[in-house]
Amino acid sequence: MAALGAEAENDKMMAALARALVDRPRASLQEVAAAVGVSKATLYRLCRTRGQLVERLVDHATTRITEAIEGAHLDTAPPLTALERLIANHLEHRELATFLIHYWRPDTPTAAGVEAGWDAALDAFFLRGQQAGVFRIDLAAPALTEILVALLVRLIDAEHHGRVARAGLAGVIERAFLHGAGV
Amino acid sequence: MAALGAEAENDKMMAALARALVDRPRASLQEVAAAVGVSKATLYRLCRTRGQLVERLVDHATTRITEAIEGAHLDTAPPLTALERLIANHLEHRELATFLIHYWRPDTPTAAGVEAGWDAALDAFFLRGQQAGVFRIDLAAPALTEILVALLVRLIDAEHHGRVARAGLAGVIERAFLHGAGV
DNA sequence: TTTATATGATACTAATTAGATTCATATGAG
DNA sequence: CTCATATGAATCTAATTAGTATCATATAAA
Repeated sequence: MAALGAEAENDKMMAALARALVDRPRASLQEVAAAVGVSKATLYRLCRTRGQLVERLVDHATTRITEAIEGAHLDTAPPLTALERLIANHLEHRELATFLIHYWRPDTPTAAGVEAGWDAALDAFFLRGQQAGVFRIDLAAPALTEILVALLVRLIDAEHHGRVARAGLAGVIERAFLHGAGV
Repeated sequence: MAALGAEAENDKMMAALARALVDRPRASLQEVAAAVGVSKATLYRLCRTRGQLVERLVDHATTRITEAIEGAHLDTAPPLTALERLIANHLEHRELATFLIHYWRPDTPTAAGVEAGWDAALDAFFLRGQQAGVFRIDLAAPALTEILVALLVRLIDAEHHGRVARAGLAGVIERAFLHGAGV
């Protein structure tokens, strides 16, 4: 019927689970299963415990977001092109990106290393853009990261709740990030 | 000793509870109590059930945020002045603002009415600012609200985790909102 | 058709948590 | 000091939830 590849199907399930756990963090596993349209038993077969479920989602999201960052070529592409790709790539994995914001804990050395890698890539990118005269210099690079993440996460949520249209979402984020709301 | 007024002390407790419930939504009541430095029994005396606790926090946050919006004089003050006050007033109640973002459910007629009031006030404000030539017109008023909320919530969180300095937070938010990150 | 695989429904036990109570102690007002 | 009030510690039960297993059924491939 659906004829999705097994991997694509798994990605869909992961995205649905990520969304369910973000939307209602206190939902029971029974409710989580229902939210993604599957029985509690099937969810159990996928992951035996809630901890394993979260861990698996974090792992999955980590690799996807890492790919999203790498695919933006932050270190080589023209800054505005890289920014555009960065936004688009994250929107493509919006559920996972949002999930990471809520469940990420850099408590293991591995996780801390991954986070350091992301931060370094983004810091270097914004610094490069500042030196190229594309980004303003009176906001530190980490602050620029926070601003971009803020817009991504909140506007994804707004789209999810019907407060902004899905079409044009990337454009709104890009314009808001680059030019703000002032004239 | 501390000599805080009873109301100020209550506000501190409310803020701490709000933060605890946002930081770890799945914490048990025992853990929540510990996080705010009180025993489970005392928390129980304050609110007998988790539902009542959330309800009370939502109520408290609702009145404070309503005051914050009213105190900004969105309908009369010069737009940039009103914006500045709006940001400052929300930062003053950052824990409650963040709490509302996570726990707000406009499921009762009363709540829906409150939300409609907020939306109307902000929409009218941004519209007025657009007509006054202060805000850009190629982003709809609701999108401007989302952008401002995005920056508030995320940068409050960033400050809480030490990623941006508390001093100057309001300025970063205001600049990011008005002018964005581009030159 | 036959068979392997996946899923749902259901039931059950153990663990956790919520909700409620009691008692001891501390602290501050009179 | 004495009393009222607030808090903490500990305990208990009822409810919820997690984790596990079993069986029936559906689906798709051989």
